[in-house]
Amino acid sequence: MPNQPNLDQLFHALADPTRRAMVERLGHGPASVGELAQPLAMSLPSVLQHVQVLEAGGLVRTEKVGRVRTCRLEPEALSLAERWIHERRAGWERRLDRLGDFLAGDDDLNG
Amino acid sequence: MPNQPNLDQLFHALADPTRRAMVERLGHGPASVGELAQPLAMSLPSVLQHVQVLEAGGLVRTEKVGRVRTCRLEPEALSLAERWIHERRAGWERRLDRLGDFLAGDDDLNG
DNA sequence: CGGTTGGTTAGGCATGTGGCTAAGTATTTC
DNA sequence: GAAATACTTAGCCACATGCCTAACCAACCG
Repeated sequence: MPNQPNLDQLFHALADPTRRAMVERLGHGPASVGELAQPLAMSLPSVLQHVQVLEAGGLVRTEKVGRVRTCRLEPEALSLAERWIHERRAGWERRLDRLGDFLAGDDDLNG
Repeated sequence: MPNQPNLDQLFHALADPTRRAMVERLGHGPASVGELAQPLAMSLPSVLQHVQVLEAGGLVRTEKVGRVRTCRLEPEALSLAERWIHERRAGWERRLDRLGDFLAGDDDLNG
């Protein structure tokens, strides 16, 4: 267990296009920090910073072997975020359904 | 490519516990700014700021009638976020499936 | 009209974020 | 062991965030 991701850090990690691009990239397979940096027109330290934010959000797990740090996606975090959003949306829709019933004049709801 | 210009603001809006609490609150029905403020132990201007962040992220729509501003949830935004996450997670799982096939020594994949 | 209510604007402050360069560390590789 | 590689750390800077208070509208209420 590397990181118990909290929603603050998780959503914060996703709130940046560079980091979302990294997530997409890692969706196709693990990559080193340097590989992540290549398409990014950004210095290596900045890339590393982003990786660390992703790690703090639990989205990415990294492992250093030799001098190369390999990053891979941690899908549980994505799943957690998805679940949070889905639950809120589901609750909203349930409410709308009841409202719809009410507006339809469904008097049977009383009995 | 699937870089909707407002995913930044959307996820940023969700990356704060106060704002997520507001989203949950609004999931139970519309509320005025003051009503949103009540459980929050925070000054009204700060609350308003959060509301504006939610609005910028498309999560909330507000309407001012008389002197009271009513806020309500905009579920399309939640849906957008959910979709983005789901697509990435689906892609990842597809990859893992293929990897599983490969590791199972399924040579037929070549032919 | 005058006061109260509900929100808004303005401005200030501490901290966080995202970027950089320069210099350091730890592995290969020669 | 020197040089190249792949990060990593440290330090700096500009701007954004999240909070506050004080002052300012704009409805309502009487």
